[in-house]
Amino acid sequence: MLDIKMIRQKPDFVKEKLAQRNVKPEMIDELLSFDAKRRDLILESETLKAQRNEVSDQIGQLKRNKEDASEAINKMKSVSQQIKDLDDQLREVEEKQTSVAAHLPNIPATEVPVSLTEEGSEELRKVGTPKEFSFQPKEHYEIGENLGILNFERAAKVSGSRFVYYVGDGARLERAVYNFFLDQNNKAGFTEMLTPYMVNEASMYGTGQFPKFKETKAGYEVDDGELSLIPTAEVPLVNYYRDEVIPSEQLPISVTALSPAFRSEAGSAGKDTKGLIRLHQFNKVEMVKITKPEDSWDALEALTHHAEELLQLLGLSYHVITLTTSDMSFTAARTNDLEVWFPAQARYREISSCSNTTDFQARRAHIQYRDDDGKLKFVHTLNGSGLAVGRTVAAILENYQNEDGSVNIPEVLQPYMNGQTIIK
RNA sequence: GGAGAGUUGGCAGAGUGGUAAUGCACCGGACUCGAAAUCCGGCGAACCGAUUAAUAUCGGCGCGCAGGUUCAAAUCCUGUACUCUCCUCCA
Repeated sequence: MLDIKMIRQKPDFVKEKLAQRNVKPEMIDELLSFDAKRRDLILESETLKAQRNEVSDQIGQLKRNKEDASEAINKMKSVSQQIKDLDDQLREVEEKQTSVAAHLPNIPATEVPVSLTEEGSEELRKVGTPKEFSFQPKEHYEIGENLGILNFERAAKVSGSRFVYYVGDGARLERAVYNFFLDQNNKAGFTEMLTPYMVNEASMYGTGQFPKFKETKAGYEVDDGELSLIPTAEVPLVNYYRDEVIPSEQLPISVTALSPAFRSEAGSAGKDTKGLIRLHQFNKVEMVKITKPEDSWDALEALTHHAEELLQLLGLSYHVITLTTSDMSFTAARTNDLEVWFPAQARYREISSCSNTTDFQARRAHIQYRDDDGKLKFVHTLNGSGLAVGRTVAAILENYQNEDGSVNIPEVLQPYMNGQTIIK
């Protein structure tokens, strides 16, 4: 949520910045006109309320003295009716204003590449060199199916498309990967959590999924819409602190959690229909940081570098890009994506997304801290995958495949596989 | 799923229709070389609005949340969330 006072003060700035994210400037004008109307109504209503409070006090006095108060009471009847009418109007305007405001994305940070499409992202660095093969490398799902460690057909029978069974060494490899990630995150100072996988509407709103997520049916709802399956552990991790004032000495907070992520993938029909890349349910180790405003940009750097380290330890080559203004998620002010090399497709694919949402989520979720002057301020929240587990498994299968169809296990994962060095 | 009880300020805790007691904590002052204790005074989150360069002042709101009744609601009515206890069920 953007600060309405800031929008009021700098409407042109907001229009310009949000235009970079495909938001029509008329939306800001509309918002401001609701805001002006709302404040007019508040002023009118509150003037009458002050009057009512005063007269009610007098009525109380008269009643206590056993005197007649019917004149004042009658007068107040019409005033109360006016207040009720004004408050009805006010509620209506407020709803409209909130509805517009809830659809405005975060203001992109200044150094974010401006583009109305995903084209134009900036490559920050390239690490490692794409692996050369002396044979034609296979796609990860082909390797997995051949080895009998991934089964998409059975998953389609049991659930539908975009689901998978990991079998035997496949399941063990997945488990090795996320245990490795969690251990590394612990080492880096993240507190491990296990969270609810179903969350209420307020939580989905707090982290900025709702209302858009609901409107585009991007997720899954259960219990008649009371609860949503989490699309990422970012939701329960950030909302853990919702409606709270965090003691400033506890900042920065770093938490991490493994969870399944549930996504309907509405609108991505035909994309990545095979394999582990795009599923309705996948495992992800998520990292969340909560910082004071002045620390969040350094924290984004650190978060990105930590995610990179995971790939480096796994011996996977990747590059880091900064997403364009319109390619970022709704809540982000800046997003660094890590894309890992997939040899069969000979291209980089997203495996982690690290974002600074500044105070955007904190405003929605009311997460504050008290600064040195004792004033309440909104924290900054950051999130990053560390990492997407399924895609990591896919990357390992492709990058560590041998010509005979077997797959070497990356050295750092071998301890997690009882010393096993190869899947064949 | 069923029955009951509860939810008031940072904490404890009164308040059954007249506009949130009191205590602790906190802030300021007095006393003191200083502190503690004591005394005096203040302070009730957050939020919203008006005036303001700002500090600030005034007003609204505010008793889990949302509605309703009333001139007036912490108090009455309806719905709902959460916590606790019991029953049922379950891992």
